[in-house]
Amino acid sequence: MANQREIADRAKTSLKTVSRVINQDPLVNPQTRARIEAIIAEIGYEPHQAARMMRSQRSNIIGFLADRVATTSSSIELVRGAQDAAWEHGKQMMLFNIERGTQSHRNADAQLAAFRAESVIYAARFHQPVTLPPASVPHILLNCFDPKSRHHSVVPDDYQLAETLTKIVMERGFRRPIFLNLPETIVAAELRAAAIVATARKFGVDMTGRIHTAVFEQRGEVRFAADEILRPLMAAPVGERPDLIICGQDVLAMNVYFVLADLGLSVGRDVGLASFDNLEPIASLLRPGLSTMQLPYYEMGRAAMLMAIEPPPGPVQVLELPGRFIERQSLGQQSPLTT
Amino acid sequence: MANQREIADRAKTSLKTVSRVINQDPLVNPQTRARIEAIIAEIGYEPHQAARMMRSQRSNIIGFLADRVATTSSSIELVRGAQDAAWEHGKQMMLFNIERGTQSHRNADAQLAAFRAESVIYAARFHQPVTLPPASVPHILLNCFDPKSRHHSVVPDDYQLAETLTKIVMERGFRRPIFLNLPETIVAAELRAAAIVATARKFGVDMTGRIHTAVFEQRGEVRFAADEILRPLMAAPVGERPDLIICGQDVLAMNVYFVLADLGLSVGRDVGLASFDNLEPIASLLRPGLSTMQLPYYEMGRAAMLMAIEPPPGPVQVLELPGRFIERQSLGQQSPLTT
DNA sequence: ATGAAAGCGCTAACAT
DNA sequence: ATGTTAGCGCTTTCAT
Repeated sequence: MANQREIADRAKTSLKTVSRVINQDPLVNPQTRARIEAIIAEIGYEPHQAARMMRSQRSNIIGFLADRVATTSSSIELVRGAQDAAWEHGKQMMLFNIERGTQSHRNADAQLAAFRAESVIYAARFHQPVTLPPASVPHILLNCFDPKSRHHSVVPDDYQLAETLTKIVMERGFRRPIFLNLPETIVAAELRAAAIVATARKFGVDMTGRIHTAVFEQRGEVRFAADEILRPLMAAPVGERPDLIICGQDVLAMNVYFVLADLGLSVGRDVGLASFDNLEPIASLLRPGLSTMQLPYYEMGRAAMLMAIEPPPGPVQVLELPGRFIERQSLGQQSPLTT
Repeated sequence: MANQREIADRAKTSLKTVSRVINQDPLVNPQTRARIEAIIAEIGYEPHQAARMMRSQRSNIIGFLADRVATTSSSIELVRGAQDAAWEHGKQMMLFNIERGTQSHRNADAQLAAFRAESVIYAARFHQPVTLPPASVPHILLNCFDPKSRHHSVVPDDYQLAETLTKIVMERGFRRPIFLNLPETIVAAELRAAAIVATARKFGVDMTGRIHTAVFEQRGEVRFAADEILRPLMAAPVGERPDLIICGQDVLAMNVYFVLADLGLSVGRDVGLASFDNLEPIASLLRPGLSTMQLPYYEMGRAAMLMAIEPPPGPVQVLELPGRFIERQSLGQQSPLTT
């Protein structure tokens, strides 16, 4: 590919004037500028990033370490949000799919160091505490946070998510909900449980004893306990058994659809169902479609990139972004199910 | 970060000797080498990629354009395979999530040009023909191919996939299968239909009239027709109705589980079900689990990266890789369902 | 086995 | 408004 020297020769001008045109320096004669721009367009010149990086001593590169993020379709929005924000600010984002602590992580770190990345975003799959190895470059934690507050972070506002959902179902008249929660090691689990308890209480509903951990992780394997939990509970008489099941994530909700079918119960008619994630294609493929709280992943990605480009001064920040309710049919169509 | 000059000064040697150590040139005195390596480890030096690129006039960068690939969890394996192969060969992979023809595509192309990428892999979501805009750098098509044979490509061997599956179900005694196919615009659809017809015929089964297009795309929206197709067919007497439903993709199969439940039929007992993709978490969350043909995405990603690093000489190649059968319970546990 | 010098393409700093 | 010079960190080339 051509270089600025060649463009300068063709335009009968100096190297520096070409550089000025390319870098949008206003101090250039409009005619000269037009001549140079025409040549650039003609030969399809692109400035050489490596040369820029060397001379200017700035890489303009932000790393993005996606810790298996892409294996869940909704959290890929984290990547999209960050990428869009990077381009809007003239930054180059270098994206890696890694697994924390493995060779893929070390390789990505080495490559980012070799390119002199100015900062790095680390994105996790679940809202959780994460301790990164010490690094020479600023790190922003995305969908996770540092327990020792050494890095800024961007997370979903899980309290707000659960509060919003609880308010909606309470207003629709559900009075005997149960909550099938994520493992307690995931921060989202306690935040949501607290929000559900507090919000339900305002409607005169006591959630004590109605919250069950239904997802377990053993040796990297995920196990759902929906079957054991629901079977006895749903055997109670219609007026006493749960009228609503709130699931900690959409894949658990999918499991619950099958468990309920086994019990001869119909989602949306015999019992309401709601969840967290809006994980496609599952959420809209289930019948009836799953009403769920969508996590604000795109906005979180954008926010993290802005923090990476210009880290806020002062104390370490934890930015919490709100999610929104996605309505499908799993809460029932018309009046509340409860009598 | 430090540079080779500083290392040379500290080691009381010349710049060039440091460079030799870093680039594994054998012509260095072992003691000098040890001294220099100790210093490198101590200060955590990483060679400056930009400087290397400039001087050597080689970027060592391969671009990877993932066209919404990450939005399906299984095809992220394409990325993993390519990334692993790149690192094994000392190449840097630059990964982008794009949508073909949009601003995201142009931005990624510009960034790759600015970094002087040596070749580019373009990965599509479905095995299909794709025409890329002309480019100055070699392109490898992944999970798609150029109808005018201008680029090498790597695709799944959809004929083999369908042949393998058909053989398995025939050997288990299924004799009245139907095939719910993908849209005819997707190449996989005709390859699989042809393989199913030819393989079933060897077992004395005529598939004429038993293949239905069940997935339609209108204005970017996907619509399944499983309900309209299955309702009349499954109403036939037990000995005449289909004993097996083969689905063109796992999400369609998921839809079929719900349609069958509506019809009062039980997967694995009343009718067998098999599919293509092995899309997690869907395939293993369905009850009973979905038996499906896994597409060879990881190997395809590796193969594409090898082609990108060293394009095969001679005519344009289309590399077809085989998939394998993943058994769960949707074909039934014991004897064939057919009597 | 080691070193000196040149230069990749660009922009910062300093003229004119 | 335009041009000249120097140098970013590295590897290539050519000496020793």
